Amino acid sequence: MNQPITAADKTFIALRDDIVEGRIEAGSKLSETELSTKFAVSRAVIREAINRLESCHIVERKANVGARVVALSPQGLIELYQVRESLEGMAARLAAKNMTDEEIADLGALLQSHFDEVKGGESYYQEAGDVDFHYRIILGSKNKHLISMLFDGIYHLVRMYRVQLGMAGPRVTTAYDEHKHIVQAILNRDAELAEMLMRRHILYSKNSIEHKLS
Amino acid sequence: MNQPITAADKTFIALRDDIVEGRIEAGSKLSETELSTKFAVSRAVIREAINRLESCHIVERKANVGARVVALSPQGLIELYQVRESLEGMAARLAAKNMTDEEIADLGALLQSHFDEVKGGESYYQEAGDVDFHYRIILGSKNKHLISMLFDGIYHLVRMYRVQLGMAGPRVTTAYDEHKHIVQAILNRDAELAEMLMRRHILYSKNSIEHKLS
DNA sequence: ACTTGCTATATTGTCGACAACTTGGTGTTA
DNA sequence: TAACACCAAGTTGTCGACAATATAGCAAGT
Repeated sequence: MNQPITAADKTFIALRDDIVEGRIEAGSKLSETELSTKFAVSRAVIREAINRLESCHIVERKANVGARVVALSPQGLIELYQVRESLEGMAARLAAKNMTDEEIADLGALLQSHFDEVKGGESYYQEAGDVDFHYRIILGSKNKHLISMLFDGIYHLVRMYRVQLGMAGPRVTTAYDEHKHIVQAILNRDAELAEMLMRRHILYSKNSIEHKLS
Repeated sequence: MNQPITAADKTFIALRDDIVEGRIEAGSKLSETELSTKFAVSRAVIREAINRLESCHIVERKANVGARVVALSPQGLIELYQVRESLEGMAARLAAKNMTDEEIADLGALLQSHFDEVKGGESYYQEAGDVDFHYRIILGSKNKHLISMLFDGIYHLVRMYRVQLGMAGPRVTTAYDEHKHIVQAILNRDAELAEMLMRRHILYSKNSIEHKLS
């Protein structure tokens, strides 16, 4: 869904953003009638939006009872990162095999632009930049399931945790070097190493976050 | 969803089975009106069922056009097994950490019952048994996302490929030994090894299937 | 006071009808 | 003949109303 077409598309995205950004608080109940007046659409549209949120694991539904926004917990965040480690590790492995030379060159250029920012004295490492880096590698895997699971499912949840637990994006200091090594491995078409480095990268990330939480 | 409650639940499962078993052929279009008469429910119910099928990646939907059953391709099967390798590898790793001693003992007992069958002269290795083995390890990971992705999403697709490309279940000869080694690694709480063995197990599986296809 | 059963209310699930959109076909024009 | 605009039929998207189900509160009995 590149462009939202139907009312259900737009409502889904609006609702998802409201939840991820915390405007609708975690754990709260989603009333269909209430939302349908708020968004000025019929309940059918709201129901479809909620169904899609459920398949993203952003809400949980019980038959004849209703839908609740998922509750955030340290355990939940850990589980999320375990899945990321697994999936993005595989993505890096496949990217090393499947990315075109041009795509790899572009990735290198992106990294260079990050370096220019980091070099500029302050350790300014945009979350957007980090996300973009991971995006490209995941896309580079050329595996539909991998891409869909991460983009449609996991990433919004990760963002929800980031926003609501108030993390200031990923670690600044060492992440750049880790990215650099990953790109190098992909450039060398060393799938094995690329996977290992990506897994470590995400593991470090997880540890850093766990540390902040405690 | 342990028990189907609503009409949408039942229709979803019925439709999914029809597709997985090939009674509705891969690549064909799903007409909402047609299905609603066939299943004797309203279009709203059909739409919800189709939406759920879409989140399982069993059908693809385009706005204002409709839904089609996914097309099967060798490439698609490979991509599926790449994801399985990644996710189930992680599941085995986590299972080695998180399964209780009792659960591991049960798993060992299951394996023993398989051995008894194999020993009985013929190399009879039920698909159901294999699936059960993998199920337990995935459940043993205690990771909600892993469990949901595999059970609700990947496994039905794998089954769809198995049924429609006419594979007689998993390989018979070596799979038992591989299972045995995996259980041993879990028993030793060797997470690293458990993951590696599971990944290899699935990789072999993939190679075997690729071989049959060519 | 505590439990049990009922009722009232509110919410979700399902339905049929209408609106909006896609698509294939037809006729017109260069 | 090819290209284009338009129309018609059928499909999907959206809506409001009704049916089925859960939940909270109250009443009655022990």
